[in-house]
Amino acid sequence: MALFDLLGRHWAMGILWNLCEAGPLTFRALEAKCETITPASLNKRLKELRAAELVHRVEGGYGATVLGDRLYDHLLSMADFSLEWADHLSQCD
Amino acid sequence: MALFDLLGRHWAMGILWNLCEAGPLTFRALEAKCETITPASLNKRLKELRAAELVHRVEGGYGATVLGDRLYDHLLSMADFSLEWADHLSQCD
DNA sequence: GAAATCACTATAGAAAAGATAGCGAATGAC
DNA sequence: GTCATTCGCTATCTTTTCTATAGTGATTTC
Repeated sequence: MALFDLLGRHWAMGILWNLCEAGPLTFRALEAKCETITPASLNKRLKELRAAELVHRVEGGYGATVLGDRLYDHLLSMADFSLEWADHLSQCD
Repeated sequence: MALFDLLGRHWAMGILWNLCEAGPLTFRALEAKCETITPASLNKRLKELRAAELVHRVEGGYGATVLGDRLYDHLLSMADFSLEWADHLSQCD
């Protein structure tokens, strides 16, 4: 449940997603990727994700750890599911 | 991203988790399972999850839809990962 | 050495969540 | 029939979190 709690925080999954997808990103680049996030929130999430060893500082900004990458695999499979889900929803409306 | 947004809301994954694990539950039973949730939040999340067709009303309260169950599979595999993650964290500290 | 870019921090307002109490409807015992 | 219990919520108020916007000092660029 601790994992769900951490990932349930605003933009937590989005940050990990972007870091894994686009490789190491600077603070500013991440800020731009997560279009609606504010620097204060981004900084907070980064601190939490770093404390959780899912993200760490690398040359060129921030990057996912090995663990973060493994979690990303799960997010990927959830993203697959989300397409199916979107299909289903559009059929119902 | 819409899925991450929905599931990122407070207790959203926990609610789905409990519904899938414990079968149909009444509002009060769910409230008890999610120990720290308030009825106002629970009601809000339930409305969102129902709008997303992941949860629906059934005899005996609320239950997961077929789609919700499929999403639960992904949560399960994330829970597996979380054990690994917890191990890793405890080693570092 | 002035300008741009970096990673943030500060502050103020809006939105979400938490705590607690209570409502009307249905059920069941007496 | 009425009293108590359980049901699914709703209302109110406080606290926490997020957003918007501006700005800081440090480093790099020209």
